Amino acid sequence: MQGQNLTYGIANELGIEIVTGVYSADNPIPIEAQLCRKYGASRSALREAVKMLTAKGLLDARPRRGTWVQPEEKWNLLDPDVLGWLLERKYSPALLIEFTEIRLAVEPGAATLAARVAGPQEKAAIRHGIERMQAADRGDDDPLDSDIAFHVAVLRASRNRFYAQLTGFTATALRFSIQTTNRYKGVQLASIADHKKVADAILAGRAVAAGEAMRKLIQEALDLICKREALQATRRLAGGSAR
Amino acid sequence: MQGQNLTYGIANELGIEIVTGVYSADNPIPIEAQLCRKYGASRSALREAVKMLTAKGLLDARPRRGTWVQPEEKWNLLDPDVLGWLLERKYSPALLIEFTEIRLAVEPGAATLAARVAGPQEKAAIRHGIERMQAADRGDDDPLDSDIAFHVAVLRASRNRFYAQLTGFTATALRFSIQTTNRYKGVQLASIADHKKVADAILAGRAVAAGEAMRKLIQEALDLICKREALQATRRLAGGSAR
DNA sequence: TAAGTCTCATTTATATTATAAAAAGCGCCA
DNA sequence: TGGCGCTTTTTATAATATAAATGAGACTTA
Repeated sequence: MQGQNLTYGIANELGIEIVTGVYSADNPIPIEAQLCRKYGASRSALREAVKMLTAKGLLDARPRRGTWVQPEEKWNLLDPDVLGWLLERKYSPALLIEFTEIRLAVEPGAATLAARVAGPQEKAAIRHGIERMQAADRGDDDPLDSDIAFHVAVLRASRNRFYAQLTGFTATALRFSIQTTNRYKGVQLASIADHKKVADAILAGRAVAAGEAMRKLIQEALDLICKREALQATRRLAGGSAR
Repeated sequence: MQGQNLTYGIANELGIEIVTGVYSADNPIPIEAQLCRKYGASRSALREAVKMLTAKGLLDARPRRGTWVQPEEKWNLLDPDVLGWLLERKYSPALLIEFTEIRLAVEPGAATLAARVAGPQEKAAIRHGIERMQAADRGDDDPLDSDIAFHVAVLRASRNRFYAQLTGFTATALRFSIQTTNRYKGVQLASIADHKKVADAILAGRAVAAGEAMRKLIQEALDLICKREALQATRRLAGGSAR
């Protein structure tokens, strides 16, 4: 949902404003006419943007009652656009922990399946992901992109459409997660070894081992985040500089 | 996305046609003017419907090139609307297996978390789900609804927004799953006992046990589906009446 | 002949205006 | 006081005009 044209641009801006909490019960969405003025757009373009956000669970429009932001539990958080908007402007350690928690369940499941059903092409993609991570370690590839490529390859290799669907979600989450936790400083080597254990298990068809290796990998990431947060809390208490 | 008004009705119809494979590379979506005629709608209403489907990953429209169905891997399968459309018209054992597979990873994860963090209200909802299942067994409640209520309560009790987001998905999937596998014929009692084990573990705060109990529960459902499918395959081979 | 450029036609994108439908709020009346 | 019906506001739909994008084919030129 890039700003390739006016409608998409409005959807983007409005989407960000909504998920960052600009509108609520006491500060509702302006009526169509005002929104048109605000974005300098016609009703057609604006209404189409609003309909896109409605489809993603962010808005609800009814005649005479106006257009309202839906309660947060109706937002389609698994939609990469929605998740992206949320992450782009609103840093939240809680959110980071929450999606690492769900990755802790999902990715081992995908790895287990992948070990059972992955074909030659899918296995090649996983192997290639590991190679890219190794290349990144030598400075020949991007560490973030290669990491994401590996996790996406595993999800795809599960040959399950719902896991495959989570690639967009995972890629967005991972990009944000890694950027904010900002690893790649010495942890890299150990991390590659852990990733390689997962890959080896999948390639060898050892389903249980693959799941377990993936679980450990993500559990480590979760522990790291929690430790960091605790640390920052301590610093805040001590009056130190924490973000 | 009910047919509350014209635009939503068009989105529904078109959505079903798309996911059931009416349109493809060799049979592309008609141009706007033709679609308007087909649905007896104005361009405004039609375009708004198309934009909703675009937001859900089903369509992509560009000037001069027309509007095309996106490749299936871009469909937002975790969106309850999209999943519902897929299930409503297109029975698919493969799909049933696939979403039971992902439930096998997700729901134990949610149960584990729930055991750690569920508050009084969330615990009450889980207890109530069990009570409803028991009531259904006596004929005093709906077996399908009570089953769904229990699983939804566990997801919510995880206090994780991404798990909570999957309630819509799970409810849709479960409704379809149970209807087609059509249990509730003697299996019921054993099923309630298994559900109660999950609930007890969560209520007692035994996280690992809760996850494991949930895993067993869903693994049983998965085995049942696979056995059924194998059975039907056998019948088909034997020339018997399948489905 | 071949490669590049230009023009034109087609289709979606946006704008504008008018009318319909829904529903909240108010006032009238019994 | 309570219910009924008008009025007004806001979204829903319609109809039409213009803009922008782009694919295809013609045209130009080396």
